[in-house]
Amino acid sequence: MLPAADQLAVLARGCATIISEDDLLSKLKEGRPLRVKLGVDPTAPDIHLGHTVAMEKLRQFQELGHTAVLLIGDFTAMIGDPTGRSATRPPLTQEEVVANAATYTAQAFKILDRSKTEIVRNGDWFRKMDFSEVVRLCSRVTLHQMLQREDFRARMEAGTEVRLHEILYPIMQGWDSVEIRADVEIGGTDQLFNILVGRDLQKGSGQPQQVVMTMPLLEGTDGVRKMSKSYGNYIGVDEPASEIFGKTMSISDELMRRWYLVLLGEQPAPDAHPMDAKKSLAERLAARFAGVEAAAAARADWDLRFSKKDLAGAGLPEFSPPAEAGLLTVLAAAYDQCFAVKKSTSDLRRLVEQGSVQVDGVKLTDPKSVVVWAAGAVLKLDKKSAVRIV
RNA sequence: GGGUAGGUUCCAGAGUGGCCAAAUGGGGCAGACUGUAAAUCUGCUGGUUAUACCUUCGAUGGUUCGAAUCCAUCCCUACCCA
Repeated sequence: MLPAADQLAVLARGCATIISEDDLLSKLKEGRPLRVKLGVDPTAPDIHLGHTVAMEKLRQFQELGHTAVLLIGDFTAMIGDPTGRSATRPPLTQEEVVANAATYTAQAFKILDRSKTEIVRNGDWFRKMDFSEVVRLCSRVTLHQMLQREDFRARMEAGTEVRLHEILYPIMQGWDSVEIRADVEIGGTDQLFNILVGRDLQKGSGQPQQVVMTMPLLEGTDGVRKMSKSYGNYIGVDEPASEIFGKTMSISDELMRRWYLVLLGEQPAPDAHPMDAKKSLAERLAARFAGVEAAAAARADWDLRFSKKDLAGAGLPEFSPPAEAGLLTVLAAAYDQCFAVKKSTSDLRRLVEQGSVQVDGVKLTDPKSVVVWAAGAVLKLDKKSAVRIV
């Protein structure tokens, strides 16, 4: 193992807060593999770029010889971390949680070293707790403590509802740390409160307290809100290289600088054109999750399609339009077959009327027309989607 | 348990009997401009066999030629009191 001070230098990089560096240093000096906890809620089937920030940190720990404990919040997922906006989200069923957990762990190993990862599920202990144990656990925490949490306080003041089980969430997350005997817990900055509860509960259980490491939250593709499935502003690690590349290209220049910092830990080259810097970021992200070759191909394809405006030369899905069918029917089939998207007739009609639909660069604006399709023609559906007629 | 104010389309939020598929803003989509950036301008934004029809304004039932709007019951939320 590297000397503790050297390890600390690596680990501290990119963190938003560490409570405390001294504690971490002395734990590292013990010379044993530390148990480093990262909790994920399998509320959605996919891991996105936002999740990877903390995971990369966890991987650093692994590379330094420590044990990653990936906590699957299969039990807490049925509550959901209270964020205010998702209070009314329908509770996940057991099956959904199991299915999500499976894809989650598979995707997590795109980043983590499987052989150095311990996977645990908090359902293993929470499902066994009887109510008296729950009461005893709750007695160790005060309501005032819980209400210090920013979003609870904000909701109280705004007069929106706070349901009791939401208050349980931080307590449960904290208890996970006791069960795991975590030395360190990593999380986004929004997890600070929850992780601190873990320290309190560990102290009350006579355990050494975990070190808190929070990572900056990654803004989603909209550049405003944090990346989240429910905001639809995310890039999944399981998406094809072309998607990762394309979505990254559509972010603002300002956000690009943030992503450089948070995802790559560096600044874009100061003399680079913003677009070139963005292409470089997009390619590196695509390479990280979809492979180097696929990333290079995605970039080449993107250059053809958008920089050179050569749709015909780009790799497009092939599509055979049904014979004698009206334009809208053809479009619906193209969306369905090539992009697995169901569009309503009204939607398609709008796209046509607004000039989005083009064949070889010529707009088709009459929804009722019946087009004679030439093989090899390029049918553009919207900004991002086009197919080749065969 | 009592009182008060509420529940409207993706979100916020107008609308208190017909001109309501429902103002306005946000978000989203499309077009122009561009670097699939930002900013800006314009249009669209429930569905359909589409100059009309169907479904939607917490739920159910009712009044009416006609209900998001009126009545009844129920469900839910916030605030105040206990």
